[in-house]
Amino acid sequence: MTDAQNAEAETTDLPEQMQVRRAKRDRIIAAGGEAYPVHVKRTHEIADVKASYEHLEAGEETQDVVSVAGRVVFVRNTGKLCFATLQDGTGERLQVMLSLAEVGEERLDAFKADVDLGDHMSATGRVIRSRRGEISVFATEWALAAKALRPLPTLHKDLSEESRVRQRYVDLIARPLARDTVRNRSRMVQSLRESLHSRGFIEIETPMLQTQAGGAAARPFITHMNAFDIDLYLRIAPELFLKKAVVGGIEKVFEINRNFRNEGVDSSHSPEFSMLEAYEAYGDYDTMGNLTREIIQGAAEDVCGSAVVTLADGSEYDLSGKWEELTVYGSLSEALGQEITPETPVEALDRLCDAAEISVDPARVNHGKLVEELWEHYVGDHLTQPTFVRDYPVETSPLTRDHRTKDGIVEKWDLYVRGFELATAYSELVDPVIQRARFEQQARMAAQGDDEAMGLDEDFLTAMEHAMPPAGGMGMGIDRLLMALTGLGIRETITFPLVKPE
RNA sequence: GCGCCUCUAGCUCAAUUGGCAGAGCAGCUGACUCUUAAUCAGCGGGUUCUGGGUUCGAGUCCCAGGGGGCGUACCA
Repeated sequence: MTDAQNAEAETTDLPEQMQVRRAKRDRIIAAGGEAYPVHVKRTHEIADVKASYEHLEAGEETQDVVSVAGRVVFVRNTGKLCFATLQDGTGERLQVMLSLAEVGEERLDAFKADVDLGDHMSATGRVIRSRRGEISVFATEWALAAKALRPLPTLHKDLSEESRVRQRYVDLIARPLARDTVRNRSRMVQSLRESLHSRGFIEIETPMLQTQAGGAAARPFITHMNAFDIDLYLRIAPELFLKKAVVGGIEKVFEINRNFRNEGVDSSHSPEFSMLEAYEAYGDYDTMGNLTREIIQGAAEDVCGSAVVTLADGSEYDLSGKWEELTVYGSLSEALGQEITPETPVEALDRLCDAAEISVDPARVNHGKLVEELWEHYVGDHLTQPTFVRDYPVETSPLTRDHRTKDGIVEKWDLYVRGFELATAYSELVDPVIQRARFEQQARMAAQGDDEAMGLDEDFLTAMEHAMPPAGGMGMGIDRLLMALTGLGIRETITFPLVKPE
């Protein structure tokens, strides 16, 4: 078969509407026209035209000629006068009017024959406001900019959840909130970067492919490198490399980039997610707390115009001012009506877990794990206002410095916003001898079956042995910050989330 | 991973007890020089997710598999 015959055989299986559009494309090209020209006239953005001519009265006409371009989202054909609504990438829409008198019979007939909903087109003509009050370009000429071979979905109904993520480009065409989310995310990330740069932080990029996945407790994705014939891990956190940068004298450093964790997927977890990590030499977890609050409030101002944000369900959430602070042991003791301290034996904690019907993986039972489970059950699950939760047990925080005055706990806080963990920070552990001991403790936990225990990283320890200055470090989920600012689920905040192949 | 719900035209959804597979938008043909999801007349369009089974007869009931959603567990 020839290529043309192959193409013919393929197209006969297509839905009617796609066959019709392919035929139009072929006909346009066969007649010497262009279905996908390299260039069409565009002198003005749609939003500019609408803003500049807002003052026109209904029926008022100007002699100002503009060329606009966009996707055709509505067509109304009333015979010798046709109306098309063009939409550009911002979602702004502008009406184009094509009359027999202005464009001529040949071009008007061509418009009716060739242009479908979903096509891109350009129109040139005078700016007027129609008798019915719509700012319009009264076309003297028009050109197809790109022929759509598939129909647009019904724009007046919501797309199904599945189509939204599988074909996000259609979602972006059809749904204003989808467009806003992409723009809000960009604005938010820009705000974070500007806030950090203005405070003297510099942004670096550390390896995504690592010989050992470290810096967090999570199962990694594994891949293979052919050149060295070794397995590599997609990073679960940039922490260890950023600390090496601090050792090297990059005193205020941050990275905004992707992490990969081979774990569950739900409305607040994605296998790849974006993370901000920032480290400040001569800082501690208190300085990081102030920094974190300031950059979050700055992002809220820049994205939402206020530190009191309005969520997708219409409710308001207040991120302004100072935030609540509580300690893990203090708040848990209060909730239980019983003093819990780092000295509370595992057996007692175990009984409390049983009483609360909390089941803990037996491979991971230790004081710290049980305290955290109890804390989440009795305190964490009930937090709604922005809250810094401070001073965690040492077992679950192997990279964190011991508390300066309290035994058995470390200088770490987690920031809870709307009940989920948004950020975490440490006074960083910088003593290489203690760090080695912590890694060895993790190794013992791994040997007992804890598959999330951290591995011992000699390369990192070597760096620490060159002396890392005292430092504060912070990590924050970028997707989660957008969730906090908008009330959306994580798959709505990620433009192209991973979807199972069909 | 487990539990519940769901999958029908390009899109969004109907279909009574198991009895001819439908609507709106979109598409095609025609009419219409101020329409706003234009209107009017007419016409097309289906592997009912896939594979088995029960039945005279399956979109509907049963079994297996796949996609999606929600809840739950681990994790940020």
